[in-house]
Amino acid sequence: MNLKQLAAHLGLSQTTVSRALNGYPEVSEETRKRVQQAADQHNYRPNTRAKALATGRAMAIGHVIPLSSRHEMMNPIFGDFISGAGESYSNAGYDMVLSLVADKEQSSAYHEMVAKRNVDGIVLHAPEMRDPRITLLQKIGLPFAVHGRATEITTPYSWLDVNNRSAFQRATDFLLDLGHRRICLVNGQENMDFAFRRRRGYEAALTARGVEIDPQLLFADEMTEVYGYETVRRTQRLDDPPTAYLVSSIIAAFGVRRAIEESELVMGRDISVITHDDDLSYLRNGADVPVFTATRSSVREAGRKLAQLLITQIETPGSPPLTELLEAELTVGRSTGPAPNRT
Amino acid sequence: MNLKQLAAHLGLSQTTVSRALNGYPEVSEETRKRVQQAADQHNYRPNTRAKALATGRAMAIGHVIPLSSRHEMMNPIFGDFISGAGESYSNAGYDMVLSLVADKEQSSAYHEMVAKRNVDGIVLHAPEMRDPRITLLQKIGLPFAVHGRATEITTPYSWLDVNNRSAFQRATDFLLDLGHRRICLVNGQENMDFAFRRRRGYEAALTARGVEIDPQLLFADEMTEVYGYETVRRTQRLDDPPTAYLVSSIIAAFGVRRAIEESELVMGRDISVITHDDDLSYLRNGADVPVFTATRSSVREAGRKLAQLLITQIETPGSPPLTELLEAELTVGRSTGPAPNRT
DNA sequence: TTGAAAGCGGTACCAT
DNA sequence: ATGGTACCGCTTTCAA
Repeated sequence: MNLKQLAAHLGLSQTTVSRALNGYPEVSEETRKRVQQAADQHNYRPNTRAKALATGRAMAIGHVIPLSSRHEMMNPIFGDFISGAGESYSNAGYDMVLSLVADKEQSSAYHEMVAKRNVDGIVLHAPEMRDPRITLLQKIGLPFAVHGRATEITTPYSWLDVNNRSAFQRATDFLLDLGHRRICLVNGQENMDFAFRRRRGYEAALTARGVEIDPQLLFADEMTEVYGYETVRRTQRLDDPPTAYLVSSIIAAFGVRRAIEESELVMGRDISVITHDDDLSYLRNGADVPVFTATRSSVREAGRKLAQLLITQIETPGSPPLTELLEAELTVGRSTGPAPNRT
Repeated sequence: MNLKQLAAHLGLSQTTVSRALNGYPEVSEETRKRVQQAADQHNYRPNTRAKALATGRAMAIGHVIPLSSRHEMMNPIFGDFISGAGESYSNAGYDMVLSLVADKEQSSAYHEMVAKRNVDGIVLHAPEMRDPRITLLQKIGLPFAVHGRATEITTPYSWLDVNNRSAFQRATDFLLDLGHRRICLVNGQENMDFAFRRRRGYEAALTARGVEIDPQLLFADEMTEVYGYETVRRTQRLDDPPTAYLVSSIIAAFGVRRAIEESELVMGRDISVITHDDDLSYLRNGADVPVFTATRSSVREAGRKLAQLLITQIETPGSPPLTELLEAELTVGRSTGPAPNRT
């Protein structure tokens, strides 16, 4: 059932029916009621494509996910974030279109999105410190919002981020409180913005206590198990090996932990491992790793907020960019009771 | 730049330009070349919405994800599956639109999709044994493919599934080989099709060895940590408590494992835990739980295949439904070297 | 081989 | 308050 048929059925013009359905004031209440009823009855929904073509609004928002091994965006956090965003979208009547794109095709993917005009805005994930995608989108003029920030980009844009610096500062503080002085930072690649910020937090904590920063204990790489594993093997051979590891991703933390358990090198040494990830709290009680983490629900919340932020921006043209900084929750060690049932 | 402008620029009609770009045979090679060049130069991309409206094809496929606590679809596997599907889509020129929908709104969501005509087909996740969504889509006539199967629905439809029955049969066999006779099945809700099949595999293994099936050792519920935790507490109080747990989800397995470690009840008893999940292999070396699992790459592969299957079906109307059954990989225990670097 | 024109299903301006 | 109609950008039939 389309508008024309519905209008014919009612003996009205398309114009009137359209107006009635879209809440225009110049329609008599009686007519509106009649139209609404008929529409409900026939389960009428305007054809999205036609509407989009006529209005110039696609009523859809794109998420472009880099499909490379480097970012590992498709990790557990992703599901929760997306599901939060999805909530905002469906409330506001937007569709969410997902593009999984290989790294090299990133920029062409954006151009394509803009040229094909099938989204009204874009959410950008896992920004680098000077992310070319941001500059690109600014030039293109397509509304966008970033999950994270790009330190080296100074022109304003909308973003939402967790406070990675403070999170890692607190984590480091925690280890210092335990008496550790040789703390190894197993970080992600530091062109990723979050990784850079995390290192700054780590350094700030050490500096505040007058502990020297040892470059031999600083690592930055793609976060895999092997990376974590090898880093432990290597650092434990140092003359003055670390007694604690602060790991930037739970995946790498698994490698770290396994190396510690296996290694004859660390026999008898008391080593702490602490890790952070945007969300892996459901592992908190299963993996023997103290996890410093945002809870699942707060990741959802982040998705919800970021999406809302973008929608606001799309719908109020000319509005200034919006930003929001969330504090990460800190949870250390294993809980004692059963984990709360997440509903 | 749109078609009209491009045509004007070339001094040709829209018709000719359109034909040249879409590979119609009746265009002179010379013209085609000229057009193609101009198009490239101006970075022309046809407006998706206009094209969709004109052709009746949306060039998009919908994934409807139930947003309830019950299914927990948004789990780690999801990312890999989606990313595999995304690959197929982008190769075939389709967009992927994600709908996160509350349980109660499921059926209206489907109706809406069909009425709004913004997708050419749908992928259905986490089917129940007699899933009403399948019947609904069949009635509506929108092409779809199911990730999983619905045992009680006999009319043919397209699906792709892992062989849950054989997977659990093999897992149970493994435990029987270890000498266990009291094996507790910590299953998911058995209206979910996969859970039902898993139980059948478990039962088949026991029966084959003449081990009696004890209803006291059969559990089916939403897979949370608490559920796993409580199940252990409860079963360890039995006169003849289980010596092994076969757990249908790694999340529940965490609860199981923790209960075992904490409980004074099980002190000194040697208990095996084995778990299955569509994919959590990256935990394999981190969580002390032997994991029976499909690897991440095979989950991606499943996504890729299912998407391809749906595309084929959409593009060859009248074709019979396609199906595919994948065997799960079995990996038990912890690996000895560092985990292979996943690239 | 090329072009004119009629849709696709809506919206929105201009009349009445 | 209601209707006629041009238009959004593309495909496709029909004619030349």
